[in-house]
Amino acid sequence: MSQLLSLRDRKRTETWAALHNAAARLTLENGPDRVTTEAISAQANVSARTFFNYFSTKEDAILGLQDPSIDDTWLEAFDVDANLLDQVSRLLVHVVHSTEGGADGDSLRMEVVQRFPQLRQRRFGYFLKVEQLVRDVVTEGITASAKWADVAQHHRAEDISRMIVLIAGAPMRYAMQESAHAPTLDNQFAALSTANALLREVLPEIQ
Amino acid sequence: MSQLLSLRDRKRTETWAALHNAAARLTLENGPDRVTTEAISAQANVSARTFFNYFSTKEDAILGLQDPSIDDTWLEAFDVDANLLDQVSRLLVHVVHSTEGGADGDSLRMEVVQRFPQLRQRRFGYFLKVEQLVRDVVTEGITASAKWADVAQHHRAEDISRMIVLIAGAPMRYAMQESAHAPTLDNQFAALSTANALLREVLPEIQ
DNA sequence: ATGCAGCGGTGCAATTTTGCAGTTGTGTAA
DNA sequence: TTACACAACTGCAAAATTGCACCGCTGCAT
Repeated sequence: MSQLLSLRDRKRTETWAALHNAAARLTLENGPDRVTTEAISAQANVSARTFFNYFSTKEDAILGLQDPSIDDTWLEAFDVDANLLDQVSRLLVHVVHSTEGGADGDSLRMEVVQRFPQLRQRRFGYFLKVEQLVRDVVTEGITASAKWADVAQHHRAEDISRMIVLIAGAPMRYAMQESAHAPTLDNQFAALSTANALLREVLPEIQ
Repeated sequence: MSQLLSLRDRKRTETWAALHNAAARLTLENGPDRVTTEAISAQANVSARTFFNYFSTKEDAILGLQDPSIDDTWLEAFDVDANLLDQVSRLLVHVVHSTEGGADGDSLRMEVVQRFPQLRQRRFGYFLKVEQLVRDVVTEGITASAKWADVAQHHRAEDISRMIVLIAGAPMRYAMQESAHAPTLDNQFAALSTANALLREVLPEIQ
């Protein structure tokens, strides 16, 4: 009942959260430039070296960004041959959610992003990684799909999936730009929802 | 100023204390036989295996017994050629203090020993280890000493030091027996002091 | 009596944490 | 400009923690 995670995994999660919390809290108090990785590590009660076992940059720690990944469940459910726009949309949302947004209720990320715009760039960099990840999935699917064989004769699978992810990802980019001005969770969802609707309306009109 | 111990050493001390506290607390609540090493580990938030990295038996954990050891400082100050009785006495007290008694103020050992006499045996076993340790030091000193060369011609150095440690350790054994009935720290010190005086009075009379 | 489950305890390999030395880039004082 | 401190970050080896399989013993139900 309470044994979903091994002790090892539980502690790893705790340490991650401790570092992210310390980083965000200290940043809110002093600003990102006046916080050292050493101070963050001390707050989280781990060594300075361990800090970099969890985050590759200080900003990642402040924002609580993990390397994006896709659950096997989602990978298996993914099917290039049907509803690609929907599927890629959901996949993007899922990845962002499970890695960046995962345990967001208790995160100070929103406030940090709001108050220190310099960090926003990092968030978009993170989104690039998400897109890359999803692109790889789509590329692989297309390469193996009979349905896409025709198109794949005139364009490389990489380029096809790049375009698809760009289109499917448009609502998220739209939402991220939007929410930069009022970055609460609700705002993000609202913006995303709006952007999705907008995309569906626009698409038929431009072809 | 606050950096006497490395992070590693600080954490090791904390884990040791967490395990000992958990063991003593659970024992006081349920009795030593109704406490499992697993429960203790869970309380201390470490794995069951780690428990045995710190204590070789459950009883050691309950009593907070470390493997006795001698600081280098004391080793260097030790000199077989002068005041052996005094020196061995102090050495014994020091070892017991720095390992068993070390951080005793916050320990529940006394109460545990008081309420569960079954554990007392373990304490004496621990004292045997202390004696062994001190014996080794004395043996080494005697072997290298010119002053002891004469006696060492008729007896093995091991036997000589055994006898010396037995004599010098008498007051501590005396005190441990005494304090079994009213085992508070003050009592232990008082009993030890009395026993020391007694020894000094008896010695001249019997030779 | 005969299994059989529970607990103490050990060996070992995989994972994590730590300390330390070093590289790079950046600001700042002489 | 040069020099120097300081902070981000990496590589690596030693130490600590964990998970797991396993042994031996003991009590207890069948």
